[in-house]
Amino acid sequence: MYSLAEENYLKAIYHLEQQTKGEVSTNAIAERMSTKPSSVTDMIRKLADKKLLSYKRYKGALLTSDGRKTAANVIRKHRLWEVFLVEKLNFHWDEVHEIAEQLEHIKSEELISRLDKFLGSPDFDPHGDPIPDKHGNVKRTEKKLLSELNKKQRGVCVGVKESSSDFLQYLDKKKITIGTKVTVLGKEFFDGSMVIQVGRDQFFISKKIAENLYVQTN
Amino acid sequence: MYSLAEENYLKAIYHLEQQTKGEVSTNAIAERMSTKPSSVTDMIRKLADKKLLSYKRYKGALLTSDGRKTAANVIRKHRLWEVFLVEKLNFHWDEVHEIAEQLEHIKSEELISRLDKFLGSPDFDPHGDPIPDKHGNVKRTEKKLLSELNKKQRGVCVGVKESSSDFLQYLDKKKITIGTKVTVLGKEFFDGSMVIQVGRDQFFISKKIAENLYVQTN
DNA sequence: CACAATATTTAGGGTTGTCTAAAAAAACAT
DNA sequence: ATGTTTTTTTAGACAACCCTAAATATTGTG
Repeated sequence: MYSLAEENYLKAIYHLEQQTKGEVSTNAIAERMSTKPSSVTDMIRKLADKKLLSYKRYKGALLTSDGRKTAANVIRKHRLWEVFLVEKLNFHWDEVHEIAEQLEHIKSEELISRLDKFLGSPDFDPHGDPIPDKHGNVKRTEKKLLSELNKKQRGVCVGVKESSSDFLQYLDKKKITIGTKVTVLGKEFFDGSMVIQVGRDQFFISKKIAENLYVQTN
Repeated sequence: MYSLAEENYLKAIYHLEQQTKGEVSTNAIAERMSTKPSSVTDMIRKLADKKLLSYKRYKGALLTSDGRKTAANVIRKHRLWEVFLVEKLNFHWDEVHEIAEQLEHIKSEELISRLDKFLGSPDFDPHGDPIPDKHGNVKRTEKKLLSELNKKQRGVCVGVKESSSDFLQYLDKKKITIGTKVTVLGKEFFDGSMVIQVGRDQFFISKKIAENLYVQTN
């Protein structure tokens, strides 16, 4: 059982590893966590003692498979709670992060297993990011912007890029939500506008809309 | 915003005040919290500084109305989460306490307001205890054991006293859950057994059953 | 390669919340 | 009412986690 601080460090390092592909620097961690490098040194040393990451002085940190699994589990919890907040409690996609930051630290395997089932075992959170499975494995299929699709391609809406109130209300009106299937019927190269099919409806969308909607294309 | 430890102390003192009707002793708090009296002295001093309780050396603690309200709010959150765990995630009534102890500290007014609505603004938790409203007021109508009711009396099931797996399964089978209306059709004084009506069904229950089911009789 | 700039670690300290052991106050009993 | 028992507080210390300032290692540049 790891402390709140430990879990947050693991999560931060996990995310940083995906960007930097290699050791994560003390400074990078400090910046991401809004803390000081000296605090980071203390903590990564502690996490190294616990075999959650490997660390050599001045060389940065690299998660062990234990550490990676633990981090992925915290992220799994975070994203499942985000789905809960949006789908069940009708929060907007951009209001849930802070609350999920707290909920992700609740300790109970059983709780998460039941929550997952209750939510229908979703694969993506409301921002379109994949939810790791209980073993810490992530479906690493890239999410794309709807604007990257071409005529006749099909995608499942997995999240939004921007999440202004206006945009979310627009999506509501058009009945586009997570899991909605979208087909591109036409694409105008001049202005990037599209005609898409959503359920039985067909309608026109501007480039701006298409550039702010993430889809998954298997 | 209060710390986890502070909230737990307030909660414990709130509960103890209801039993002792008056100042709560250092030792009583220590025992309830499985901690040492010296730690309690430290903390109640701190809470007194924050005007959450009044404290005079060697005289014990008494919550201020601020402190009482804060405590009631933590208890509100605890009980709402318990309802969620039982009603939505299908936990048994006796499995939820520990998880709710964690969830009760999540900070977000909006979350609780939405959770409350999602659950249908319940008045009681799965153990039959009343859920304080958002102002910290508690419906102080006593819950009774079903066995205390007499012929023709009616009650709403609000919780269980014992919560063994066998008993919960029995209740399941008889379709008795929180909110179920129960009418006493007959009561045998010799052995305390009863005939009750639940929905359209009428059936016999033993004294043992009747003594483990809490009801609310407005 | 040497020196400046940058990154990282070390040293020493602060806060929160806990503990043990000892001192002080209150309650109890004869 | 006086001595004993119990309760409560004080004193001093510790662990987790964070900080600042100073020292040290690494990197980049001419």
